[in-house]
Amino acid sequence: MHNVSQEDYLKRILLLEQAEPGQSVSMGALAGSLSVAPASVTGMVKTLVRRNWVDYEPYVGVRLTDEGRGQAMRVLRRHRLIELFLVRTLDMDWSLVHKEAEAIEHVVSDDLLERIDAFLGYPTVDPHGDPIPDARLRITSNDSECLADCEAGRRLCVARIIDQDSDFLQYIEKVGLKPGTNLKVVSRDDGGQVMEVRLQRGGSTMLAFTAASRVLVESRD
Amino acid sequence: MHNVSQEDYLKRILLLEQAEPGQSVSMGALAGSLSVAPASVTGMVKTLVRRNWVDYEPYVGVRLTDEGRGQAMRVLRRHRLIELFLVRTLDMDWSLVHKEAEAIEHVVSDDLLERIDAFLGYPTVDPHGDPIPDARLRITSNDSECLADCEAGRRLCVARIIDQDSDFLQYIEKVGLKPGTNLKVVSRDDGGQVMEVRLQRGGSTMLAFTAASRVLVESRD
DNA sequence: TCCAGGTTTTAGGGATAACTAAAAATACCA
DNA sequence: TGGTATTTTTAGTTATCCCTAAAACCTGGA
Ligand SMILES: [Mn+2]
Ligand SMILES: [Mn+2]
Ligand SMILES: [Mn+2]
Ligand SMILES: [Mn+2]
Repeated sequence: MHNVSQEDYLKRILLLEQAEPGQSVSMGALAGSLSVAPASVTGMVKTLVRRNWVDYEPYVGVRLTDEGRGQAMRVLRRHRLIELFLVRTLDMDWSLVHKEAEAIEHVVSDDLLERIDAFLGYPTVDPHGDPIPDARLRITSNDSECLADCEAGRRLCVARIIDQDSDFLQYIEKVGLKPGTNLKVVSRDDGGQVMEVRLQRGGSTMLAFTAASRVLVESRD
Repeated sequence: MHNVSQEDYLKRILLLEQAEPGQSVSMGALAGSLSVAPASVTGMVKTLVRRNWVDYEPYVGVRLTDEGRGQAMRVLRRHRLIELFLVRTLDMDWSLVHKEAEAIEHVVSDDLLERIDAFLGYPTVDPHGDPIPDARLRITSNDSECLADCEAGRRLCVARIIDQDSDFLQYIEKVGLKPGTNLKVVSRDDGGQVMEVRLQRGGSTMLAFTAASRVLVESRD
């Protein structure tokens, strides 16, 4: 298979750019995020520059070009549609589909992808609440905020989990915080870095800020 | 992606062995079948020997070892289950799924594959009538024969199309000879190398022996 | 302003898998 | 049996993508 690494780099750069909007992505961040040596990143980035997919300033970092962003969005769309397809048709666990999609995303044809999109009814979010770019690569933005930043008393709905780690996703499921769940912030202990949330459907949990910071919510008031 | 070429070679060797049982597979046949230069085959075969997946006699050819046959059967199982899955769930055209499966077969996990198998109800044949090895890599053999060899008057059922070429499959569909079709051989012209077949559901066609030789049938008497 | 520590690049190398061209082996035919 | 034609192997190259080690660069603190 040829383009696999290049597509993974583009997608990763896109996600890192989205995490720190306006900043260029450092080689170190890219290397860490891809579990690859920094020297490997320097090499691959030169390839991406040749393809006009990134702008690169030595010792500073990379930024996607418009063309590169398009490529990256296309990979992201494939990834997320595949994740949702696997959950919907085969009832795969939402904590496992990321790894599966990471490989399949590079080999599905455009025709197959459009069929998956139609089959799923042109969905806008994947099983983790991550937005799915539509066929024109546009994302419908929602105004979600970080659960860790929410005051006590707020009534919220889980919109998205920003972490693909299988163990973390299983933990989130165990405490009942999958996207779509309604909850209320009972209290927060900024000193102890924990908050208590009560689920609408019953039960409550103590949640570390480190965990809550990876849960995005929408206001329900 | 690493193993992709190796898996394709193993699968190809298996299919060529099945086409000429008992013979070893020549390097030229492999090269032609994989659309690769003969020198490339020599190189890859050495890799497969190192992995103990084939026995190789220089200037003669290769044979799968038991371990290599297992690997090859595993790839074949993935390929055919994926083909059927794409046809069943997404209504993809049977003439296009081969190409799609050729890429996906290398990246699906064991877990995903077993889910597909269960979802499909543990099928024994793919959309082209090709047998699907079960989870223990066993194939249920059927006693089909070549349509081109059938005498006039025989009442038959199409079992399998032995050709993955998209155009040929579309031709077969156009003349109504997809697997499962009941037909009768009206006449055969061995001089002109054509035969006439009448479909049970109506219509009849003149079929060249070259085409009929790629259609396997079962007796319906 | 200088330096140490962290980051990034360069240099050199390995694995996989393809190619072409040329040499070697084998097969076939007269 | 000789000699040509076909097949296969070898030799040398290319391209991708990764690595380690060492050099170069940048930055923050003294
Ligand atoms: Mn990937
Ligand atoms: Mn996701
Ligand atoms: Mn394949
Ligand atoms: Mn098939």
